[in-house]
Amino acid sequence: MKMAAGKSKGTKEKLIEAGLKLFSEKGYLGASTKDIAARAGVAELTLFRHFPKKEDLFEEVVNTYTFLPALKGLLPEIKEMDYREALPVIARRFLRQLSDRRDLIRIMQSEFRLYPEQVREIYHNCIGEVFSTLASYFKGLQEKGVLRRFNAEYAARAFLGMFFSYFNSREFILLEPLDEETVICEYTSLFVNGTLAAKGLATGARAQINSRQKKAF
Amino acid sequence: MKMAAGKSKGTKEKLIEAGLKLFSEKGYLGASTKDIAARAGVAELTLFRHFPKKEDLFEEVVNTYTFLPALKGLLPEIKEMDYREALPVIARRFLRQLSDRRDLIRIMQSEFRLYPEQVREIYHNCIGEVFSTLASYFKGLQEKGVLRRFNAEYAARAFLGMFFSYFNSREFILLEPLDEETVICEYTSLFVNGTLAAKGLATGARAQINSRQKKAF
DNA sequence: CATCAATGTTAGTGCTTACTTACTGTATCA
DNA sequence: TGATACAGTAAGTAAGCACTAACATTGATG
Repeated sequence: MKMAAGKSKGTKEKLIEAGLKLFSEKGYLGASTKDIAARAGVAELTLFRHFPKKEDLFEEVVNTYTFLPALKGLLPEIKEMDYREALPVIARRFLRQLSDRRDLIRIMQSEFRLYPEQVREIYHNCIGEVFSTLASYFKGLQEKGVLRRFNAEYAARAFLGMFFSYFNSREFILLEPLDEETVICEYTSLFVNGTLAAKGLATGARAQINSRQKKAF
Repeated sequence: MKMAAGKSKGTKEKLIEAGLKLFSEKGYLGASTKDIAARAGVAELTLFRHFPKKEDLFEEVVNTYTFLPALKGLLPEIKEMDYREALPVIARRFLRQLSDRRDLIRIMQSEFRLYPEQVREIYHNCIGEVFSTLASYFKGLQEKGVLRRFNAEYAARAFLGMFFSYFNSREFILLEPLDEETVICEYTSLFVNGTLAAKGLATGARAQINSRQKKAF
């Protein structure tokens, strides 16, 4: 077994990384194979040896970086928390994941229609999983009476949508960016007030709910 | 004055419209001048007679369609309404405007970074105006005590952000689209609950909760 | 040392692109 | 009628693109 394979793997990865960067900066058509190879520090021909067609490289880029690890891993952690504390944590994690995958997201946003059905489906499933994870968190709290009744699936989309739009305006539309922590604070505050069960009488009841929540989990 | 100008104006407009369509379908690089001219039903040379460079046509496309008439005209109308009724009206109008400008928005979303500073600025101002219009509506209601205290500017962004994300997922990400009216109903309902001042006894309690909450973050 | 896989170099193919040149056709209007 | 303003046709340029062919170089492996 050749350890040259190690070297090979290195250049392949370098090509994929360079592809990610250039595709996201210039778009699929705007990124030339020559530039990609140069960015990866290899000869253009080497690119074609690994990926016979430009499209093959592109597919590999998407497949390599597309996995949005979702919020699943976060769930057990936040179930221990107070709802008011949990939402900012979720928002922060969500925004960090978006930032980490910024390049890929830009690619997907701008050229989604050009992609094969299969690629789109992968993406849809990722997004759907994020939504339903958060929705199930809401449902759990509704059953405990912490949250009032609302459509949890839609609420999850609304919540993540607010933050996605913030991310979008910051990264892609290039609006003067608002401070992230302030955004998280303000947005979640609105959302908390919009979803919390108003047990009529007040602070006492709410405090009860909160403490019950903490003890129960 | 020649009335031939009438004919000329016709072809120029046809070119701009064809440009809008093809740029948004295939992107700036993907849309060839040949195809655009063909779509407009004129010779390629005619395109270059009106727009010496492809870029000039593109700029004209953006300038022609970029005017987001915003929500301003809606303000007097909704000021007569109950807050709970007004929000869905705003949301509906906002979504309709996004849909009407779908093609332009797709262009801006996908190729924003490639544009000259001037073009971006126009866009920023449009968006900013939409935000601040809605924010000032919120502020008015806060002063009347209808709404509780929150940062109106951020709330406007959160509100429109929810709907923009819905629009985005429907038009660009091509997720199985949720029913628009249901989305409007669910999202605004969350928002109403999140922003309305609690009546009577509960008011004090909520204020307390809110201040506690702000310290916690 | 000989092998062999991976990469480099150089030159080139054929296609498409934005954009041009030169000339023709036609309706309008003074 | 003749000048003007616009559009069409046809042919072509120079550059860039994805992609290929032929051959040399490297370096680890056996």
